Amino acid sequence: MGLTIYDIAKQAGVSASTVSRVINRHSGIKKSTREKVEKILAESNFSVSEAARGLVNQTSRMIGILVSDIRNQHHIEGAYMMEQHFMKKGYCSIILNAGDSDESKAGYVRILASRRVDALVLVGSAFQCEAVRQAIEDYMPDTPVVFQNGVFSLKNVSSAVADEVSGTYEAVKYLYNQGRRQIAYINNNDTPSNRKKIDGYDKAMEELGLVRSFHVCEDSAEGSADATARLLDQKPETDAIIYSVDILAVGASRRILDMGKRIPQDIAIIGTDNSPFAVLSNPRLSSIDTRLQELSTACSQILEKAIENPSYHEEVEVTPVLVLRETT
Amino acid sequence: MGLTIYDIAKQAGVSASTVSRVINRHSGIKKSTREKVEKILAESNFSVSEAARGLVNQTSRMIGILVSDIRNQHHIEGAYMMEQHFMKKGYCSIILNAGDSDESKAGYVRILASRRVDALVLVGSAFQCEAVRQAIEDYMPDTPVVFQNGVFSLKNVSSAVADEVSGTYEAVKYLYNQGRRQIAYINNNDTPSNRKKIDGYDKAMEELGLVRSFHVCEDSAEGSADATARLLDQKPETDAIIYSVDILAVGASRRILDMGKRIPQDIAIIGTDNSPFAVLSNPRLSSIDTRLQELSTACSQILEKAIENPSYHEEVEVTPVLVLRETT
DNA sequence: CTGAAAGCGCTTACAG
DNA sequence: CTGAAAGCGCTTACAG
Repeated sequence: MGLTIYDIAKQAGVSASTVSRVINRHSGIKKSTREKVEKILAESNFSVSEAARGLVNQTSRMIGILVSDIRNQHHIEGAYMMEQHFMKKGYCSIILNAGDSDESKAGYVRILASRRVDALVLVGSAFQCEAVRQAIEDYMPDTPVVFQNGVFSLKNVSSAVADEVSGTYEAVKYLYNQGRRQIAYINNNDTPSNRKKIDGYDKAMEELGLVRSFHVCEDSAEGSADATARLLDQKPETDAIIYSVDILAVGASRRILDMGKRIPQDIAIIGTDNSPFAVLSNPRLSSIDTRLQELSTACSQILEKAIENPSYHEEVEVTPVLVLRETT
Repeated sequence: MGLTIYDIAKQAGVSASTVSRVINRHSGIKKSTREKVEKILAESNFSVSEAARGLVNQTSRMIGILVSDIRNQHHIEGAYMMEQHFMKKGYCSIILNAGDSDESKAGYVRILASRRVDALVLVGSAFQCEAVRQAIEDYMPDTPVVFQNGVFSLKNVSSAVADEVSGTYEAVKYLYNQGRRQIAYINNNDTPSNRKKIDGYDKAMEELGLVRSFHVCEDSAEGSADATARLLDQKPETDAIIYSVDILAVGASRRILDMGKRIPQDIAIIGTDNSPFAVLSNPRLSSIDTRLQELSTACSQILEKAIENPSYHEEVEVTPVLVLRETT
């Protein structure tokens, strides 16, 4: 439209200050003038410029949410909860796909700094790299940030992380107690979060005196199926496989069935994240639930406190839980 | 930080105008002063306020993307492509979850109007309601908007829609040619897009002289499984079912198998959207591909032209394609 | 209860 | 090649 409060003021025969006051619901305005202004505001479909408002108030009422891949169900659920939570408080969320390279991720921090977001959320351990840390230190040293599933030693960044070491550790132990002895692990990407999962696997295997069987696959259901087929060719004695992500387990379990093996009789399968895929998969997938919901809720709460009180800092850790279905 | 170009100017011993010019890479600045300013800019980690800049330039360089449910894989893929495309052009995307009610959706249009987004994208036919149309007319009469899978008769809104009538119509015909005669349709939500799918079903059934078998289910894999079980109890002769969304088909096919029926021998299954679930499902799901990718690409291109030229208008229609897998 | 003025952080004619 | 000034659309002390 291009209407400003001056246009409204002129029409109403008052000053811009008065218009501003009725828009912001200040008290102490004569009822008659308030109503007159409100009427004109409504009739002309006036909408305040948040940019101008933000400039004087020194707040954008926007929060930035950085996600490494927005199409990842697990990440987008996190972003979703944040968005919903902060929209209720009057914040708009700028959700950005930060890409793969460290430089790209750091670049997005700068972009959000330019937008003067009131707070920043990092979703996913992929952000745990020096470039991002540095970008925050340089460009957002005083902006509250909360890191979902990662940690930075900066006073303005809080975190909520899943104890993935324990998640995988317990999964291995469970399989062991079920009598499995040839327990393999298949990993897709090399991220800090995945490294923690592997640590849990290694720790449990060592404690139990079992031989490690660790493998890497391409990041797709197909890639995982291929890697699994290779593994079962080489080590047909394998009687259990844990996957770093559910979707890998889903792709693989179909291939295992096609190879003529039974699940879970011949081979048990466990995924990670307890995503929608786990329930929809056939057979239904047992999975390590990293408790995303709790993680996201914790992030929202931390952020809210941090926006109020800039020196607020908190580190939360949630313990994953093994959800048993038909593949174990 | 709180650094402004005046701080930089003072340090560099130049005026703010000059600092602004080097930031914006204007030509005609003495090399030595440009370098001096650039050095200070870098050393002090200066970042321009996009809000202030936008205020004078009358452009926010933000685009608004409204999605009814961001967790919906189908919708988020669309939002993702937009975001990626426009980020390359220097736009930030405000992706918002617009909720279910018409009022809520219209409210989000107002929110984005206040943010003065340079363009708006509506993802999903759920936005096709009078409240949203009115909000656009009132609050964004001159902002380019593109409606993915919906149409408004407003001169500033373009659209890219899937011809869902034809998609379902062809699916029914295909089943008929395979010898199926008891073809049912199960629908979740009542959206304009779903109504078009049903129209296609009705049209084909009528043309083929078959009896309509239309059913509604709750919007979940479980709900669909329940509805399917009821249907098969009542009409055990059913030999094919089309679902309005893939995930419904996935939930249902597991239940059908559990009931002791064979897929596709006893009963053929077709989903809609050709989502990741279709490929990961076991058995792999045949699905009506609504060609989201093409739709999103079209939206991006339309929007780009519309941002350049405010009077640009375009309506694109893409024809769905049936992807055959193991359930037919 | 209301208005005039200054200022938020920029950009861009206009001079020189 | 560079600077002073005005202005983008608001809000908020400060007066009255």
